[in-house]
Amino acid sequence: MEADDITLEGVAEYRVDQQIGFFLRQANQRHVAIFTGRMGDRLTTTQWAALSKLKEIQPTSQNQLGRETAMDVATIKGVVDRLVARNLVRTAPDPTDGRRLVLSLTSQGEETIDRNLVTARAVSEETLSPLTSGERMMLVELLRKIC
Amino acid sequence: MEADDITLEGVAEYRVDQQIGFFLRQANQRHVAIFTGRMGDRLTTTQWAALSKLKEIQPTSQNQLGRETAMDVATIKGVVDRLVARNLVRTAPDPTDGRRLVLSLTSQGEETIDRNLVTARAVSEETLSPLTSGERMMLVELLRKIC
DNA sequence: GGATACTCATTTGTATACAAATGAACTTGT
DNA sequence: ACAAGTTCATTTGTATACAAATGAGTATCC
Repeated sequence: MEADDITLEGVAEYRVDQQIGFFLRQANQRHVAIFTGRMGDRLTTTQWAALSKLKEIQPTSQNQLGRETAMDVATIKGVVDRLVARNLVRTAPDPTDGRRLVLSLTSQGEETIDRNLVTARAVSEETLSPLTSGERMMLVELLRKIC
Repeated sequence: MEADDITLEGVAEYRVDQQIGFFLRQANQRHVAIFTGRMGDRLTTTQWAALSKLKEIQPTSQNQLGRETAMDVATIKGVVDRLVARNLVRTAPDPTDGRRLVLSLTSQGEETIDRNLVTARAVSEETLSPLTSGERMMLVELLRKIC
């Protein structure tokens, strides 16, 4: 009659659903669900990231855009291919560097961003809605540290 | 000469890489990378979640395991199929309920968990290593609130 | 006891995510 | 000038992740 429900002979029990990885995965899942539910134009979170980052730094190469949006070379290629197929992004060979594929937004891509910007902000808002203003800043700060 | 670099005529700029969704995605990516780098036996984070949750609640149905590990029915099926193929999990029809597939760990599955438990704890530790003890508790608490 | 509603597992299709390998193009050092 | 190293884009293969649809089995309720 000495052990409680947390420890057993000094060995802490392991519960997957109490590990940081589980919380990170679930929180991300909830965020993606909010995004998917609100955002129009069949845009995914990664497509949105690629589009809005491209608006910020265009023209740029495919790999560079991948780096800026934390996407693997294979991942960014798939994302860009789909955006090109939907005429939101345009590719052109780099006249200076034969390896590079220069990306830029089409006017349709620009419009898509403009049309969804308010919603994108609302998605961030809803994701953080269970938190106070102070908690939100704290969470972002802590996540930034473990990235 | 009145605007600074944060606001423009009262409209805050939008930067994807400063949104909560981007941080959640990146933090999760880093955690998965730590897990993949350390864990042996070619186990993924989701496979580990399924295995260790199964140890906790076995025997249970496939959909139930999915619910407990926050996996969609199609996702948990794929994960379980791969664990069965590797002889870490066993399936059997439920004699009581013709719809259910009852899952349990094989002895190899049990051994795999035991063998990797220390590493699993080390993965959580390393993920949180940039944070102080107080920050870790705070982060978990904030993530729990937005799940 | 039988229609209705629900649950379970499966399947299909699309979209990340990443490891690993490849060939072409560029850069560097000497 | 040229070999060695690096970067870029692509391809292949595996593994989540989820929407949507389906058929089989079970529960509910009147």
